[in-house]
Amino acid sequence: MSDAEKPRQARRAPAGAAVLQKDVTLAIQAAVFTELAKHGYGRLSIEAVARRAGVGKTAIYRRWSSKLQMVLEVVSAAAVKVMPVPDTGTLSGDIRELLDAGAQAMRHPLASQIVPDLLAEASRNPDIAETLENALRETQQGVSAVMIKNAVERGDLPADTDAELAFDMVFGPLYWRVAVTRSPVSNDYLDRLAEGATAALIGAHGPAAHSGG
Amino acid sequence: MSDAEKPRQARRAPAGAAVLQKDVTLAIQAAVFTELAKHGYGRLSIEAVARRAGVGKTAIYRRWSSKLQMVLEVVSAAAVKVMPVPDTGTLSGDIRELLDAGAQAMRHPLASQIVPDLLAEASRNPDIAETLENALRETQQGVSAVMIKNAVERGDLPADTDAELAFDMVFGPLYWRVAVTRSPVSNDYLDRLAEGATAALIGAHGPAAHSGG
DNA sequence: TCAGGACAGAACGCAACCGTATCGTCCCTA
DNA sequence: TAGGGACGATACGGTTGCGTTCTGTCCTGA
Repeated sequence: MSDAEKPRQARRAPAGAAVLQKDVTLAIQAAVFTELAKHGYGRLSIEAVARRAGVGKTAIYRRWSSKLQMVLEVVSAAAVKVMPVPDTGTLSGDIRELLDAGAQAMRHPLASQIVPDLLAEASRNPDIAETLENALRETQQGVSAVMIKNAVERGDLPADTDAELAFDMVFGPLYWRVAVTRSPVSNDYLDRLAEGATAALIGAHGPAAHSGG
Repeated sequence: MSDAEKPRQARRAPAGAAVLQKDVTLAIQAAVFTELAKHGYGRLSIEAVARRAGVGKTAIYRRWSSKLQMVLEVVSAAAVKVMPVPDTGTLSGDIRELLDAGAQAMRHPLASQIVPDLLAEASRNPDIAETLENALRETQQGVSAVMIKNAVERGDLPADTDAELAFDMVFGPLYWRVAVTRSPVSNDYLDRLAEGATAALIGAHGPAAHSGG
């Protein structure tokens, strides 16, 4: 006997209303994250999301017109968790706090699976690329700029310090370790990384440097 | 008129033999790369590879039993391009050369799309993870270990320098820039990055007093 | 109160792929 | 030189997902 032959009325439980229901939206959002982590954007299917969320496909199409739009909106909404600007009084302290916050974010299994996946997808999809770019800019790039500015005002760094390079040298190794080598990120490692990054920022303006180019 | 309506016999051109033909294999390998770059591993289909390579699906199934095995083998074969150990006589020179080689590799559009995609997939697929891990170890990790050893022997670095951290601090920012922020990687940027990484390695061991005195 | 509309569920036709099988051709090795 | 087998092509049934449409239920705002 197939599913289609079962009595129909018996299986229906809840119902709807004349307004989009928040709990349905929440269930869909959660399902999107889980499915993204489990299968990636490429293999994400509306049907699987609906199945996991326990909703009908219509509930999804009523909210978003496509898989892309759905993912972009759900991801954007989640990305607005603003990162606080560290202010420990020293450059190395600030960097250490920034690294800690970054490591904590990347330790989330959802994030550590979904973010690399979407980044890979971004190379084929300009909309995804733009969304991620904005998320990155809004959350972290400004933070490190402020951090550099504070350090400059304290006299810890020269005024022409390259904030962009600083940003790369703080988050690059961390992301590399989490996403590429998949090695564990211990507090001790973060200590050493912070130390190295601090030295890099200070030392990059050594003897031959200062081209400013 | 669609292709499917053309007379069937007229389109057959080549034929086969009693041995796997190298040019067919090469065509398939190239198609795998192109399809991987275009659609990612998740959306890679055997049929599309066969179509692009201009071969029948049988030619593929005769060589590999599954999409996973096919991709792993093709990618592994391509990853054996060994990176020469830089030996410029100075640590910063070696780092600069390593960065240059890395940047050149990542500038290839195929690589810069396929590698992040497979890395994302690796978080769901242990076989892919292992393959990439091996490729990374064989090509670059040993290189940077030798580089550090040379620097230690020259007296440029203390004997207890953390090679792992060094590795992360050299390639991390580069990969971050290419794969995450998608910013251009100029020679000038590589110069500054090499400078910073060098300072990080030297300065990570003790108070960052260097450069000036 | 009451009607509009969101709801879950089911089914639709269509398309893409899966992995396998079969065909006739023709190359390559023994 | 003989024949085994790789070759491209095609077809197969099965699966999955697409986006749409319909149904009957029942919530909710006006």
